[in-house]
Amino acid sequence: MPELPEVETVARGVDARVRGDRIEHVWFGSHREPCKTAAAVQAEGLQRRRIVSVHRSGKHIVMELGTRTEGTVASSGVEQKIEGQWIVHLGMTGRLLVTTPDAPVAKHTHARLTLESGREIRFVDPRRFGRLDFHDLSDAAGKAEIAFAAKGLEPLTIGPEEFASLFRGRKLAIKAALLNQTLMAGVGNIYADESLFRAGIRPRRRAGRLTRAELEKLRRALREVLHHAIRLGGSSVSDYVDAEGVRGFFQLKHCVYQRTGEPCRKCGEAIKRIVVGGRSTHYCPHCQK
DNA sequence: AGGTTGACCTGGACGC
DNA sequence: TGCGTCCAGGTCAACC
Repeated sequence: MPELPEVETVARGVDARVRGDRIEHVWFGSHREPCKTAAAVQAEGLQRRRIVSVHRSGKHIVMELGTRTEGTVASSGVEQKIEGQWIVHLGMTGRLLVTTPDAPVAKHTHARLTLESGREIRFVDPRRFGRLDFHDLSDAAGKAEIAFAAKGLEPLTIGPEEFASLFRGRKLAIKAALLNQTLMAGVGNIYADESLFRAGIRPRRRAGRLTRAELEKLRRALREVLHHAIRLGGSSVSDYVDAEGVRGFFQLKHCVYQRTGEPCRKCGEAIKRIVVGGRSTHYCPHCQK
């Protein structure tokens, strides 16, 4: 599932391949658009824009788009006014790929962006949980929206105080709280389970009942597991691939996620599966208190 | 308002 | 072989 490390990997890969390129032609699939903004409006917004940069915010991929230009590729270092943003959410099975135009078009391809360099950006999403959105930031349009930012805080940079305050007084399970994107943005089912294992905390514990020491252990565990996963290109548990179509390797490092019945890597006890907040949840009954 | 549940969607795994 | 059923989960709407 694309969570923070997978989205980060894709965003970096796309940025490395298309930064400075220009969008020439935009195509959106006709059947049941995965679009927040109408496909026609999005296509119009993207058309002929310079791609200034691509980055991640929470689980969203944000493509910063410059002014419409007809000239040659902008030289690096030139200040570019951001006039729009293309927001891509991969949902569960979404892929954002940079390909050559002759690459076979996969089933469930919902968007194709032809670039000046000849490359193509493609959005493929079999399960259609992904979302595409365009934010118009140009004043000229008279309807400029504020720049996109994920609602929750970033787990990689959040400090001890902020982290603790997110859960204070909350009665829901800590696992469910970690998945709440309005508190922190980017954590999904895999890294919630993995960070709770590394912190030695049971997923059903009430968030507000964790001690300050436990919360700090969890904050560090989460940060470490996310960094580790990014280094390995994310987890390919279903069909996740990066911008080049390459699988990640962090699934080989999972301690609990989808290891129901298998021995715990620390103590050997069988990993249990329960349901918390409607999500399948994996933990070690011996190592997690 | 905080918290919980189910719908959305399709492919793959599994049972008979 | 083939059909039916269940499961995966990010997010949102609806409900308590």
